[in-house]
Amino acid sequence: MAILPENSSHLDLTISVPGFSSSPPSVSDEGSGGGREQLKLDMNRLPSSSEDDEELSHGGSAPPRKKLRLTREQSRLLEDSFRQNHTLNPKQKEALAKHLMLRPRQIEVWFQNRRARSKLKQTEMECEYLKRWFGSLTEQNYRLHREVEELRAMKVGPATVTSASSLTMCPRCERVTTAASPSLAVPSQTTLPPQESEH
DNA sequence: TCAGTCAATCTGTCAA
DNA sequence: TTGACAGATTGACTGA
Repeated sequence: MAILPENSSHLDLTISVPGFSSSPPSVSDEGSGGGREQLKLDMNRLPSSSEDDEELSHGGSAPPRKKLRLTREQSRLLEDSFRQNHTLNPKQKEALAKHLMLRPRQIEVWFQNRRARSKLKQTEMECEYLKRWFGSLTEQNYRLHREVEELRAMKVGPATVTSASSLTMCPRCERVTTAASPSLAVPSQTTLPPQESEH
């Protein structure tokens, strides 16, 4: 019984949900970002010279970590380029960094987190989807059990239906039928959620 | 061996 | 004060 889609061995269901995946609503950008005025910290400046290995120049002890806040424009451009490609080659990274006045490492980290977080979101949505699917299958199972009970009851009554064991399920539409009365077919509208349904 | 990626986690910032 | 979000770090893994 193919409950899961064929390529579900690693849950890569690729559910196409409007507004997600390629252009997620990016909670921060428009959402909470609306009103959150991005202040340009010094971290946003392109590091002067011997940068990447962090600010080792602050004397002995580690300096307090100042957090970079991307400007709206920076976020927008990063989102745009993420939409085009979820990974960057070194040249693209370098170019983007230069364009946005950020370090390549920061671009790299942004993409890394972006990938991770969209994957997380997708997983959450798949989870919801499977929960709903489970619910509808449970419901369908219940209905089929009741149908079997009814047919068994009919068996002890008038001798029209020969046996409940003569019930068959149509392999294509997965409806329960009897040889005697195909009209007993079970409506199976809840077999699959709309996206995956082939009926 | 090295560079790139990922998962897990830490941590600073902000809004409620 | 707290929870959510997002930038950053770390260590493991993998392919060239």
